[in-house]
Amino acid sequence: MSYTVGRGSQPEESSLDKPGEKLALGVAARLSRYLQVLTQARKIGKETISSQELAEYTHVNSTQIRRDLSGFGKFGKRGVGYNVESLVTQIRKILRTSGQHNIALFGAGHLGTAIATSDIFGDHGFRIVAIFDVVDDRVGTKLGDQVVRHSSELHDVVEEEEIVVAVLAVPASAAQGIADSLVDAGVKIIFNYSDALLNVPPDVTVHASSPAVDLLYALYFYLT
Amino acid sequence: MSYTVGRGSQPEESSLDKPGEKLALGVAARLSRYLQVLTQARKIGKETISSQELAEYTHVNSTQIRRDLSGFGKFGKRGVGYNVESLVTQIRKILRTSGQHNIALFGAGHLGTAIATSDIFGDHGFRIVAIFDVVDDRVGTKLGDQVVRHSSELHDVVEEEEIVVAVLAVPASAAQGIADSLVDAGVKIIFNYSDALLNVPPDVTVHASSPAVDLLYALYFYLT
DNA sequence: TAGATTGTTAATCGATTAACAATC
DNA sequence: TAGATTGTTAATCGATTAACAATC
Repeated sequence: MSYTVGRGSQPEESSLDKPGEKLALGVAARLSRYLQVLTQARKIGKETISSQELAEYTHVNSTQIRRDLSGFGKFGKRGVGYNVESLVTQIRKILRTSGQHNIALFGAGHLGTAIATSDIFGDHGFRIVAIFDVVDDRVGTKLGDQVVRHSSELHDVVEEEEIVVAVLAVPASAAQGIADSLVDAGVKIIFNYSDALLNVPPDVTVHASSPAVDLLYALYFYLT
Repeated sequence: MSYTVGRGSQPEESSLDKPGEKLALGVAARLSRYLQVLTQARKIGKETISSQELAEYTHVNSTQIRRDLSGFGKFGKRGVGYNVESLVTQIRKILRTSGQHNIALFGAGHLGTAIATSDIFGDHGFRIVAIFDVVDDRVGTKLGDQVVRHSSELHDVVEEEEIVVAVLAVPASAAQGIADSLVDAGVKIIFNYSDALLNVPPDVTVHASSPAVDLLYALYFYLT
């Protein structure tokens, strides 16, 4: 697994060498998108991928993709495309998310179980290091490789495991209470799967996923 | 439930009257986003919302929000904000998704169960009219208000119920096969929760959801 | 009235796209 | 070599933002 690219020439042209620079919102979003497809492509053993193929899967224009990538280095081979494995490594480096990140999961119901037993998070370097629930029947049972703990342990575990990200797979009624505890314990990113509107301090980011809304968007372009 | 807005003046200023016009990708995406927050706000009984509040929840600039909305009419009240209920109605009209839409769900495992028993889709006018699985033990059991059917019934049901959208909550190994059947039956939008890369004809849209990738994106802005 | 928030303008910045030479 | 695809330019379009008058 090599971290070097190209022929080592003109290092001053690569933004990878300027760790102070922050990516524009759009670039970061698209790079994440590429990473998603590249990870899937790697799983099925694809070795190279062209900007055209990436465009089909990500719905991002192929010129835009080449432009985004060439800003950080010459990752592709003309006439061939991009090496999937090395592009994954490069984008992770650009997004500074090459390492492992510890996350906590809340809720061991159907959604929580689905999340814990899939490798959607694991594939991207996220490790679920704690699962919480308040229902007594669920506490103590095993989910994936973790034993479900009671929410009362939350504060200690977050500190011990240095957890920055929490995923909420709980009913809307329980969401705000848990969010408050999480903020209190020092969690900075909350991924909210409930349909509750969460109130958090400005230094905490809430990311709300809404499949139905994505669907409305897709449907609009089908209908017009 | 009234569909009229304002005082009925200057109808030529409203793009709602130009059904031939197609929204820009960005506008449609943001309107969907607003709809998500508005729907949540409505659930907790919020009657009005300001562009500033919407901005906090959607991470879209408040000026941008006012600009997006004012392009379609004068929906707000100065000094007060926007009426939540009527803004939901307006945006649905703009996105042409005011009605009910029938969708089919594939997979009655943990994820499928979570989807079928939540109201994430119902809240946005999507009605799950059929649930399929291949596992015999699951076929015939009830999930939400539907009985799980065997995938072999797929073709007939899609035609009968006029289904345009299918949600895939199945293992990656099964995804492509089901996608092929869906395309064959005439489904035009596939919402893919598996981590398989799906190959479909150009007139079919695949929407791949990836929470982990969204998380990488959020993490980048936390780390920098 | 006073305070708040919309609707709108103007100026800047980033995204998008077509086109094509470079080169694998 | 011939075909394919990258890296890059240039031109256009849409997004972003600050500022502020209009007005609820």
